[in-house]
Amino acid sequence: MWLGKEEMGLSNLDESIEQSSLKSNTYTISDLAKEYDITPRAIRFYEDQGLLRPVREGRQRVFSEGDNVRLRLILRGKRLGFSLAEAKEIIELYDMDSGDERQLVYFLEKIEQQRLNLQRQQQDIKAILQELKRVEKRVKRELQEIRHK
Amino acid sequence: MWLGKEEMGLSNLDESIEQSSLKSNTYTISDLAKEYDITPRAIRFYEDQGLLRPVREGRQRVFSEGDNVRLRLILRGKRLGFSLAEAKEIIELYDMDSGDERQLVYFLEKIEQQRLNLQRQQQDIKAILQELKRVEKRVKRELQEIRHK
DNA sequence: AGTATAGTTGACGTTTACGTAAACGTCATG
DNA sequence: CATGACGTTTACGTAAACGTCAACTATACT
Repeated sequence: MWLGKEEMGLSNLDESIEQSSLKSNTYTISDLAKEYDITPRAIRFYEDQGLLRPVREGRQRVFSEGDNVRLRLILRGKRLGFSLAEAKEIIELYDMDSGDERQLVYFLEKIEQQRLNLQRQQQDIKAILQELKRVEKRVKRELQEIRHK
Repeated sequence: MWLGKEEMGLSNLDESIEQSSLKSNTYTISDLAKEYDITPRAIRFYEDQGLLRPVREGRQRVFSEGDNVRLRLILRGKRLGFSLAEAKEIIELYDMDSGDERQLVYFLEKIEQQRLNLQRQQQDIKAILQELKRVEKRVKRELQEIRHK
């Protein structure tokens, strides 16, 4: 069954109603595409790769709030240079289902690894920011000299 | 002319001498490859893309200390998910030659842009680290429950 | 002289992350 | 009812960043 405009009424009004309606929020593919400024194609690709698991209503994808969160994680990861496979690793931590003890310990190890990776990234950022500072000083000095004449 | 082993003498000894010999340090392609654990092919590719400018001694590449620094910048950038083109932007800031006022102002703008990008990355990292913390708590709680029984 | 060791230049292959086009289904509106 | 807006699958195309030969060259070792 379609979530057509008939059921939605005046879209603007209803959007706010939907947003505030508890948590059972659902999204169409273009909802998410617009929200994060990516193409539907990308979203379908993420599903192909097992990063999103929208429910089907007929053939159409219906995305849950969980999918929304996962997508946000994916895009954060991408901005940090993660591959989709790496983003998947984090997502799988995010929505793992509590397994046995071995599983849980394994998860803790994974988490620690991720933490270390991210901390190295923080160091890299700090290093580059310092480089930028140095360059900035140089540039400003040269500007002063030029303007002083 | 080759910097063969004849001129280098006992390599171990000479390495330390070279390292401390002021600043006119030079590197072969495999020196750098080993130092940063990448392949010569990658280094040649970076040169192709205009990120490195080794001098030629005959046909062989001779890398300067500046090239070393640039390479370090490239790899930091890569770890942060920068494309080579983006890394190049930063490198060009790093070794720009003081131009006219317009140029300098332009550089300052570039620097500010880079700073903003890096700050967004810092936010992304913070967000993911918090996610990891939450997941970690969950996992530890579940572990407690299992072990409590 | 012969072999080993580094280095060189093509040139084609590969992976990742989508873009793009074709061909089609479904509603709801004029 | 046909037209548009939005959705679908299938399949081929592409840019980036190297990997992987191949074929060659220059020095060094025995």
